[in-house]
Amino acid sequence: MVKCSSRLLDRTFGALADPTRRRILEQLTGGARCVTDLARPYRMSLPAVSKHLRVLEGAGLVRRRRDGRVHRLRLDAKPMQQAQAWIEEYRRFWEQSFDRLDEYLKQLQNKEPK
Amino acid sequence: MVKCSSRLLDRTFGALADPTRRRILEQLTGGARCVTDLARPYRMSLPAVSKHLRVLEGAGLVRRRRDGRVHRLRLDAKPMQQAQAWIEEYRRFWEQSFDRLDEYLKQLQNKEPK
DNA sequence: CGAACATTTAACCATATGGTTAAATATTAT
DNA sequence: ATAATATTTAACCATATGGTTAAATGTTCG
Repeated sequence: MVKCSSRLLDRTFGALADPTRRRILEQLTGGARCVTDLARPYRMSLPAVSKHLRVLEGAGLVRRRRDGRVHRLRLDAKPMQQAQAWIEEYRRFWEQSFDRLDEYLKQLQNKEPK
Repeated sequence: MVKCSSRLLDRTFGALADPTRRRILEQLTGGARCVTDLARPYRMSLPAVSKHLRVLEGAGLVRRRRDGRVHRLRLDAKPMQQAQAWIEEYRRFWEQSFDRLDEYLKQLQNKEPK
C-alpha cells in the first residue's frame, strides 16, 4: 500500500481540489501559456490566478520559466503519478460490486450442473 | 476530457488531501469499523475524527450505518473512480519523458543498422 | 432508575484558502 | 526618460479547515 502521510500527496490532492486549478491544468495540456493568457477565461482578478498558479507550482504540477517580463507556465503532471497510484489501490473496492456479482454467478454455475 | 467544474471532484480531491482521512480510508479497506476503533490510532480527540468522517461522508467515500449506539463506517470507493478518470487524462503528460526516450531509442535503432 | 458507553454538537481558536483592490517591480516599447 | 505591459506583493476580508474542551444525545448494562 502506498504511504499515506505524504506532503506531496497532500499538496497534489489539495491543488486538484479546486475547479479553477483543474481548469488551468487542462489549459496547459495545450502547451505552455503565460499568466495573462491563463487568466483570460476567468472572471477573477489576475492576482487571484497568480495565487492559484503558486499553489499548482507548490504541488509541482506546474513549472515556471521567466522569459523577460512574461512568465511561461507549463504542465508537469509527474506528481499526479503518485496520486494515481494511491487511488489505484482502491480500484478493487469500487469494482467490488461487479466482483460480487461475478462470484454469485459462478456459485450459480457450480450449482446448476448438479 | 472529463468535466473540470465538478462539486464531486472538489469534494473527493478535497477529502483525499488530508493524511488522516487517507489513513482512515486505508483502515476501512479492512472492512467496516466503528468511530472509536477508527480513532484509536490517532493522537487527536474523538470529535476531530468525527469531523473527518463527516468530510469523507460528504464526499461519498464513506457510508455510515447506525447500529444501536455504534456507528459502523464502511468504505465506498466509487467517487474515486471519477477522480481516477480525471487524473488518467494526464497520464500521457507524465509519461511523455519516457515517450521521448522511446522515440530517441527508435531513432537510434533506425540509424544503427545502416 | 442510574451509570457507563459511543458518538455528536456547540463554542471556541488558530491558521489556511480564495477572493478583492491598490501599489510595487521589472521589462519592453516609444 | 516616459509610458505601457506583465506579473507579483501587500493588505485586507469572509469563509473554510482542523483542532480543542465541555456539554448533550442516545443506547446499553447492572
